[in-house]
Amino acid sequence: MKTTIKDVAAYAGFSIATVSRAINAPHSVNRVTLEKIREAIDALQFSPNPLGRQLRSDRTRLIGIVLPTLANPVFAECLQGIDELASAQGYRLMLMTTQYDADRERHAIETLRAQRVEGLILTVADADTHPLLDELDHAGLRYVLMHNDTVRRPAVSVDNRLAAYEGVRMLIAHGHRHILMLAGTLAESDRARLRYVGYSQAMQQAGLTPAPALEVDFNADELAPSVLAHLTKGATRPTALFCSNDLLAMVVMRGLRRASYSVPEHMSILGFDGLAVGELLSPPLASLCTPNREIGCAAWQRLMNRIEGVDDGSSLSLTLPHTLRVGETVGAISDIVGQR
Amino acid sequence: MKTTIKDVAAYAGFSIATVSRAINAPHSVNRVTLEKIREAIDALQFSPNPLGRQLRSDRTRLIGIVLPTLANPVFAECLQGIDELASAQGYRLMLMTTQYDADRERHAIETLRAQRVEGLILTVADADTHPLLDELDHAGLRYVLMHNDTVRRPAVSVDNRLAAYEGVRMLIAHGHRHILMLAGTLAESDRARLRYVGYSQAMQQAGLTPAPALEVDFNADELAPSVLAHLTKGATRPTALFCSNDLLAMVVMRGLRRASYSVPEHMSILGFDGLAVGELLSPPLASLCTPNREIGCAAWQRLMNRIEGVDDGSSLSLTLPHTLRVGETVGAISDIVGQR
DNA sequence: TTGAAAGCGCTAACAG
DNA sequence: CTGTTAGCGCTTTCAA
Repeated sequence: MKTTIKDVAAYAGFSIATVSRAINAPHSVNRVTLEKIREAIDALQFSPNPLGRQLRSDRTRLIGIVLPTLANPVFAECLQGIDELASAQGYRLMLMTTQYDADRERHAIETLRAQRVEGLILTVADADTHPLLDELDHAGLRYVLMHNDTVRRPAVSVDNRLAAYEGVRMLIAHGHRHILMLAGTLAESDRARLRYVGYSQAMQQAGLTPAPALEVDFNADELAPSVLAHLTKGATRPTALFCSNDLLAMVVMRGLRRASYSVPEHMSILGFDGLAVGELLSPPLASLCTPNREIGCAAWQRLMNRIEGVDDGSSLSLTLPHTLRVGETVGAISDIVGQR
Repeated sequence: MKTTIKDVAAYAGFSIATVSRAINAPHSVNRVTLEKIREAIDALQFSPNPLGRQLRSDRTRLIGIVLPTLANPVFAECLQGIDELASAQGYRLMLMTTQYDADRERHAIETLRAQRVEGLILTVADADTHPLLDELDHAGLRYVLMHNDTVRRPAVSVDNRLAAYEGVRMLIAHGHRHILMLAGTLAESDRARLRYVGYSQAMQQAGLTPAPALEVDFNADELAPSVLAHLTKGATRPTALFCSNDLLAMVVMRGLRRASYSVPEHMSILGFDGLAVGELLSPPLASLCTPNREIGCAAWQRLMNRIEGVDDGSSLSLTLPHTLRVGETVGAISDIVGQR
């Protein structure tokens, strides 16, 4: 694509300024002039180079997206929501993933800033303690967090504490008293922490003792023997597991099954995220569902409001409703088969 | 970020040309000068505006990615592979999704071209008959296809025909004679077509009659009754299903289960894609696995070769090996329980 | 080794 | 309504 606005101007017999106007403010141009210029544009297959425009007008219509990973459908779904609105509104997305790595988070944000994105939508490990975000605030670069559960920054998420609380209450209502929370190895995210708080509160309120969260590497192919032992041995073995995310829940389910424990007969399982594939499992996974697509859309809306100055003055963080998908992986304690 | 190269030049006491050299060709600058300029850059927190650079030097280091959807992990995984290499090599990715819609494919490609991406990695519905790709060839914009199975254009994929052929042979080896192929509603992709060819060849070679592919809407929550009837009624009801992708296979499995058909006792199922979640199902889904991440990486490599002129002269399309994941959803015909 | 100056493609005053 | 002109931030001759 080598044709520039100059070529069009020459071809149409007008100045480049008029061509520019014909493109950006057609009403301010004489009808016949406009017509001629449009013909020229067609004939030359001209498409304005955004770089020139961006450089000059300081508007890139570029939004940076920073996500931990696309391997977890949670984020892929958010991105779907964002992409839908963005392309409808003429913005382009620049994507970087971080694998939850702090260095990569930093690198991504810096790269995107250097590229002059007009705003950022991101999910970081821990929003409250993130120095880069303060920097962004300070530099005046607009951003909105997704899934990060904090009141200190602009964020869209569910109420992780409450969702976990309700989920665990449900387990308790099914008669479970020994309920263990399982967390991924990257347990130190704001939301994981809040989910643990919700778990603890539900337990305590029922007069039960919350146990420390058990860390499980859910990238491993098999459940570690020590973990399996923890889940299945001893007088106080748990009868229900609250997993901090669905991927983890699914891996645990498979691990238990391979060890000949069946769900929910021997063990009840509750996940978090509400992945669509969870419903396709057998039995379908019970889970706390987050509206991922909507979270993406809402994050976009808020970012646009901030960029376009429609600062609605609403509180920083937006909490979207979660839902409890009942599934079939949670059974009543009375149905539980004794330890094998 | 308002500081420009001018500010740095003023601060360091040199011309902007020298600052530019200090950044882009440090060896051509006096050591002490370089030092001073670097200090200035640090002090001012200067980061060069890529727009200026890009406009001037006609290199954007931007790559456009066009994918049907992120809802299917197949594409999310490819993107992971691409992102890994891209960010390591200092390229940025601009992402657009199309939902398999031709208009959106066109729009995405045009937007990305206008943005002056240096290359394109895409997955389209049908590569051979795609007029836009000819246009790209003609315009000299480099691109590489992913998953599109064609020899006419630069592409990275598996041998879809062969993979399907092998999969169906395996079903036949298990004693199945009534094997039906199920396809999504967007059956008219090059790869879906080739998978059907593979299915047909395997059938014919075994002296069996291939049936027309049955279209199934796998976005629906339930299997349509007509489909279910097709799968379960009649003397010639299939004993095995070859599904053109894993998502479809999973939905069908659920549908059968809800209708009280069990897999593989009543029906064997073979998928295509090898989604990681398929292994977490119970029983684990048998599938033809495509190396998605590797496909993404390979596509990137080829694109880079083309962009950087290392045209290795190798044939246009690259075929990566697929694997057959045995799973447990395929049973021998002798185990099949009669129609209920 | 460094600087002056031109210009990438475009927009936005300011005149006319 | 249209043209002239001056940059946006940067790289790159060409001289010095």
